[in-house]
Order: sequence, then structure tokens, then C-alpha cells
Amino acid sequence: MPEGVEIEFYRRSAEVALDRPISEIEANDEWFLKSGTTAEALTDALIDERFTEAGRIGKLLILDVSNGARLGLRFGMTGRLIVDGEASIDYLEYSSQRNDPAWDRFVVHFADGGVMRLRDPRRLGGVVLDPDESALGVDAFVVTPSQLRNRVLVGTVALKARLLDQSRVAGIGNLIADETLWRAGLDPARAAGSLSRPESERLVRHLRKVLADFLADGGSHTGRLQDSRHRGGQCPKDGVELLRRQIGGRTTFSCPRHQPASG
DNA sequence: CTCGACTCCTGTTAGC
DNA sequence: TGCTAACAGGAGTCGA
Repeated sequence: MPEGVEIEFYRRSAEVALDRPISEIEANDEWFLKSGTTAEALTDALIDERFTEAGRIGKLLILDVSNGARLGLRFGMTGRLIVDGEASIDYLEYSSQRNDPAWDRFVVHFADGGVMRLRDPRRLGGVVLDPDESALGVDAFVVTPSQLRNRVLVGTVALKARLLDQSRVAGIGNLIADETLWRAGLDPARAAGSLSRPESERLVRHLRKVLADFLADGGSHTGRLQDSRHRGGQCPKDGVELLRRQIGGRTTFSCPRHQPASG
């Protein structure tokens, strides 16, 4: 599904859409417009303007508009960005592999004939004009070890739940969290504030490596744990059956042998 | 403020 | 073969 890694791919593909006059938009799905955003407001903000910069905080793609407005795009778990017919990624875990224009929830037409589409079968994404960026924590790609210790590795909440809390650190989704904790040998259910200094440093190191690997390999579904994330799946390291639990409301796989509860 | 539970969405898939 | 129910998870809301 789209996590910070996929949104980074979307951001890069959105750079193709910069500096091109916008001639028309399609924002007919009212459900898809969030936080009071309306089709009228989007029309006012975008028509005859241009995108000037493509940014990203966590899973939020932010397109700066030439009049000072900012367009926030969210992709839920099945959203893709398609610019000029080119999808920036060719595989998306949990999404349909079909290519159905009926799933276009928001479309921007450029005067040169090009088109940018937000295609989201399950409609869990959204479009926000001038999104509240203060609600997001530091982006996972640039978070420092001390920021992670101060903002994430505190309290009694399950470690994985904290990693998924976008207001603490932004961009980590379920697959990045499971892969990182699996590589770091940390139990996802441990209290977030219970990590020793060496453990927290191990977590930071593996988070950075996982993000780099996923970027290099094409997405958050390319982890070494991925093929085993199913009922009865075995740990690729130890060969023992993985634990399957709900942590932070998400299906969580971990290895009882090298991610033991005792830490 | 914190935190778990609940809800939304719908294509896919497992199972009868 | 055909149907139904479970499943997936990002994000917002609500209540304790």
C-alpha cells in the first residue's frame, strides 16, 4: 500500500506536472474532498494557475500552486498518481492491478493536453486544499535519532503503534513498521519507551536502511518479511512460524524467536 | 493529553 | 460454479 516510500515515488512523478498551466479539474467525488475542501474552492485555486513545487511530508503529497495555495493529496491504501498516463509505480500491494478510469477520484488537466490523475479504487485517499501540515510529525526519511527518541520512543504504548502515529513521525505504514522491527529484532508490542540506548540506535539504523532499500527496490512490498506476512508464514531468518497479532489496530507479523517479548 | 475502539471505503480472496 | 463473508489499512472521530 502507499506508505512514505510510494508517496515519494508519486512526488517525483508529480515533478513532471510542474510549471504547466492548469486548464480544467474534475473533482466530482464529494467524499474524496476532505476538511471542508469543495470543488468550487479547488477550481478557484487551480484554474489558470500552475504547480510550482512538489513536496511531501510522510504520506501527504503537497503541490504548491503559483497563487500561494497548497494542494494536499492523500492516497489511502490503494491510491496511485498517474501523470500523462504514466503510473509512477507498477505494483501496489492490496490494490487492484486493473486499470479502470472509473477509479479516478480527482483529475487535473493541463493546457498542453496532459493529465494528472489520482486513481483510488477504495476511496480511502483524499484531496485537501491547504492541508494542516502541523498535524504531522517529522518525515521518516529525515527524522534524526534524537527526534525519534524524544517523540516516538516514549510512553507505554506499543512500539509499533507509535511508529504508525503520523503525528509523531510521518510516513511509516504497516509494512515499513513490520519490516523495520523484524530486521531490528524488536517486539512490536513492547512499550515504546522501554528501549535501551543500543536498541533505539538499532531501530533508527534499520529504519533508515529499510526506507533506502524500499526506495531502491520499488516499494514497501519489497521487504524480506513480505512473502511471509500471511497466516502460518515462517520467519525467513529462523524458520519458525510468525506471530500474527493486531497491534495499533493493524495486522502485525513478528518472529517469536528473534523478536522476543522480553526484549 | 493519551489511547484504544470504532468507522469509513470497496476490490479481492478464502471458504462453503 | 456461484455466492457470501472476511480481509486489507490510512485516517478521522469519539469516549474513557
